[in-house]
Amino acid sequence: MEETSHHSEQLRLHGQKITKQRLGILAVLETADTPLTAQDIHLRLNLEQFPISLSTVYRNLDRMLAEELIVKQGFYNDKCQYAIKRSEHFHSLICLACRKVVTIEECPLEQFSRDLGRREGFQITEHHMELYGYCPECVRKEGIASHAPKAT
Amino acid sequence: MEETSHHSEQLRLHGQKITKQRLGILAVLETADTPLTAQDIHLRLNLEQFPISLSTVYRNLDRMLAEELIVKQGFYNDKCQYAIKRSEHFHSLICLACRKVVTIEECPLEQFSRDLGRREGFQITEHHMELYGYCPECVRKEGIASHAPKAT
DNA sequence: TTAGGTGCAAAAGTTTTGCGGGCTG
DNA sequence: CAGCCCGCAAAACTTTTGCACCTAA
Repeated sequence: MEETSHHSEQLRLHGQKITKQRLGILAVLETADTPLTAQDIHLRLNLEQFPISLSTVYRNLDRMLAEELIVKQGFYNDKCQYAIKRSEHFHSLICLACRKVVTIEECPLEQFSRDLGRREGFQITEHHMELYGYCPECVRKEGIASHAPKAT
Repeated sequence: MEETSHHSEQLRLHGQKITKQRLGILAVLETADTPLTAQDIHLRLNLEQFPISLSTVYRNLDRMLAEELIVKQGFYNDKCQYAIKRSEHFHSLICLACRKVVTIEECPLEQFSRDLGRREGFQITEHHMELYGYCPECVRKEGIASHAPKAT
């Protein structure tokens, strides 16, 4: 795989040893078109004839999170999901039917945060934002009717 | 407590029996100035000489969530938190030091969602958004230095 | 060679479920 | 008094940890 050398480089830069397991985790996350839970990763690697223990997955996710090679992105059934960190700042548009994720580079919250922070006296340092809906394919396939947006 | 009659009314409207336990959960959430985990609620009720079992807390949170008396709002150590549903649509500004929450009624995402949905062909139905930072008190007390915002 | 990584098994922590008894309406 | 609800205990899961062995550098 061509990505592997890039991942090796990243691991080296962050002072982590290059192991089959770490490359495997990164490769799975790289390939996935949705964020994955620890279990998802474990399952996929084992299906690919790539035995790895679940504790190794957890340990490495923690480590990679600390080194900011990956990010926590969204939740599925109250379990957190992980994804490759692709850019400094992005948001996600997530299909509620097939869980596909589209990355949004623009962010309408920069200006909003500054104004709000000034007004409330808060020092705002970060934000989370995800948009949910149905992707074109799922709208077509599942005949999802148009309905008014709600938010949480 | 004055809120109790309001809560009783809500429970009745949603076809739930009025029990001490349910009123207790709603009262705790009403009083709290941060969203709470199931454990938080259990602990607070028991401290108030109000014995309740943890499974009852979980069962009723699920039920109240389904009936939309409460909402899931944010995560703390990867555990989900619950809060009284106060309005159709709001967002939160959360202090990273003391976990205090300020509710934001305005939303910069309405227009953004419409435009984005049109561009991506998505039917966007909802969104999540939370802002994080340090409240005036914590900035003062803990002398938190100014630093560049980051986002996730 | 050796520090750090891995697998296994056990522990810790969270959430769900079955059941007998109790309370609300 | 009937049906729903509660507490308790056990089960099902998710995540963390200790330890002996292994491997990348």
